[in-house]
Amino acid sequence: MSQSRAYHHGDLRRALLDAAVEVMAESGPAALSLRDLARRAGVSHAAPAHHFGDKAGLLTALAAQGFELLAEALRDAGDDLVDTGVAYVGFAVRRRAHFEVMFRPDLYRADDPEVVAAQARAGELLRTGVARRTGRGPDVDALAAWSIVHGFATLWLSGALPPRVGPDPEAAARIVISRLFP
Amino acid sequence: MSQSRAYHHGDLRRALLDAAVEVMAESGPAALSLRDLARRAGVSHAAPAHHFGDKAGLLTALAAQGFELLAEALRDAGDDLVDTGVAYVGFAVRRRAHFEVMFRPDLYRADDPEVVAAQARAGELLRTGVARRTGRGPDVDALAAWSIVHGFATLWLSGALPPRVGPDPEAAARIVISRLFP
DNA sequence: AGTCTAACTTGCCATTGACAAGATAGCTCG
DNA sequence: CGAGCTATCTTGTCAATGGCAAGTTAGACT
Repeated sequence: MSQSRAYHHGDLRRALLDAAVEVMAESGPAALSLRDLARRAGVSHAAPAHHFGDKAGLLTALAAQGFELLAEALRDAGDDLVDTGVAYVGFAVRRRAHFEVMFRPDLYRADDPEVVAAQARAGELLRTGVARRTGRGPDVDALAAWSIVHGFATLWLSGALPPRVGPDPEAAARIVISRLFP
Repeated sequence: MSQSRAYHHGDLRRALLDAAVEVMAESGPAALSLRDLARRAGVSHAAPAHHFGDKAGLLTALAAQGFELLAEALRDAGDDLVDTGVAYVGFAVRRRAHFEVMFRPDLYRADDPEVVAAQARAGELLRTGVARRTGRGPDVDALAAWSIVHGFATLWLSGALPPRVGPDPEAAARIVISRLFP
């Protein structure tokens, strides 16, 4: 039932977002082309523009979706601070495409209402996760926690970490985070 | 003496790299165009190809230069571990263009000999900085230290940090790093 | 002076993002 | 039932880009 209708793809918007994630997951954000996405979805080269306006529009939608998924992942991680940090790293690795767009605001419209809202939700979960532990200034703890998990995730994704770290990013992350919150 | 010679720019290679840094510093790596760089240098649109082969070649040279500059910055930071971390963040902020390319290996040829060598030099400095402190497994300490400074720097550059953190990234970084190595 | 080579140019092509104008489908409402 | 309305998609076009090929020039070295 893929090409049943010449017009009206059915769910082009979702199909384009999914294709974008697939492309970026294997070739990085730089390899993204609206025309390629259109080809993959079997529509004309100008179809994406209708749903997203332009390339930045598509990436804006993808970033918003990403922050939603991150919030969800953090919620599912439970109450433990270390578990939350591990979940952050797990999200970055598993949803690599989303993660890479989310923290590259030059690629999309970071002031988009949907993005801002989802971003706030995820940020809140991160902060409350840390607030339960604290010790020193909770601000410092939160910032340190966010920095260490974000840094680990970013370094992992960029391939900069030495092989010695091992093949399992979440296991390694757990050890590193425990170093910050013994 | 800028346009004294129609041919033989004099130092086109350096001029192109400098222009690339300038463009990326204000508009991000996505806005980089070889033809624009050529225009800024006053040469034809194909001149850059002679020096760098292609766009990835130019970014490879820029990444290698970046790792050299990072090594230099870490060396200048002295022996203290926290100072080294602050210097890392300072480098990311001050040499934003270099930093952003360095950790995006999909943009350049990460297996380039010059890059690998410079990368090794900088990594060595980072590791010895941590080794002087240690306590637990030095591997874990090093990884945690790198993660926290890299994460802070990345978050700062992406504009994701709340305004409350203040205007001075290095001051804020010092507090955060001290949280890891009290 | 003659030759050789590195540095640059001109010209070209496929691809891309963006825009404009048109076509179609399916819904709504009389 | 059918006439119009609107969201959805298409075709056509343009300027800009990266990359390649083939020339041209400067200047170094005999």
